[in-house]
Amino acid sequence: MNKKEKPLYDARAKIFKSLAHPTRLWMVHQLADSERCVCEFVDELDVDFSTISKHLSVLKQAGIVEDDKRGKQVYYRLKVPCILKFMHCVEAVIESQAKEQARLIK
Amino acid sequence: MNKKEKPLYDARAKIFKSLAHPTRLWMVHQLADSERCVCEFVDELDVDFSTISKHLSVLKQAGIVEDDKRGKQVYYRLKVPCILKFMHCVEAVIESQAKEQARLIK
DNA sequence: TGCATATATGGCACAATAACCAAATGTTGT
DNA sequence: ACAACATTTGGTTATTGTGCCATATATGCA
Repeated sequence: MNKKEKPLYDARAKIFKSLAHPTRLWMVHQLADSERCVCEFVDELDVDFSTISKHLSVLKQAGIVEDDKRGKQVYYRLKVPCILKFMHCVEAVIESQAKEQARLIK
Repeated sequence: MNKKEKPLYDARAKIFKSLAHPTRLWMVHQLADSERCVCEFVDELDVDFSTISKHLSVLKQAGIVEDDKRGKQVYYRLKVPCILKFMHCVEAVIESQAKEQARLIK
């Protein structure tokens, strides 16, 4: 990796990092259908609301979601829906792994 | 997120985690063309070979790459090429971010 | 067998992340 | 202006990730 490439791979890694947490992935999944306010996540997740806010902030910083405030509430939505397509690939990886595990046990 | 969903999102997150490092992303990129032996990565990256070996191990554990030993050398290759398609989406995110930055500066 | 090469693994120091609590900010309704 | 609510931010601690060094393991060759 040369010096020119480094910032590019750093930027890419930042995006993967932002998705590298089960709670954030779940949030992205929820946002696939429609926008959600923070309060909905607070209801549906069993973690402190400050934690939820920080997770959303990570996704926002990475450019995955965008937000806007309407009244007292802040709504988040997916900014880049192509993320969702990748989930199929992720499933493929998981299945391929599962099969391999099964094969090793036999 | 209910209890049934949790393991699924953990598994997905593991895959994103494995890709959430510039060096590992670069490796995946190199493997897009063809398999590589560890020694090639050692030549091209400016980190200790033990570090490289560990990065590859993370990718292997996640099911992204597979390896086989031929003589003294261990060759790694992409197990799930669909990973590469996602990179386009990642680029889109980065570009959208860049544009936004530009807009904010104006 | 002994030696050089290629890779993996264990251990330690340091950096980054995550979760909670507490406090700050912004908004609506009284 | 004040109280109630929604969200963000700062601080602290626990956990995890990273990188280096030293060491172990495996292979090929003299």
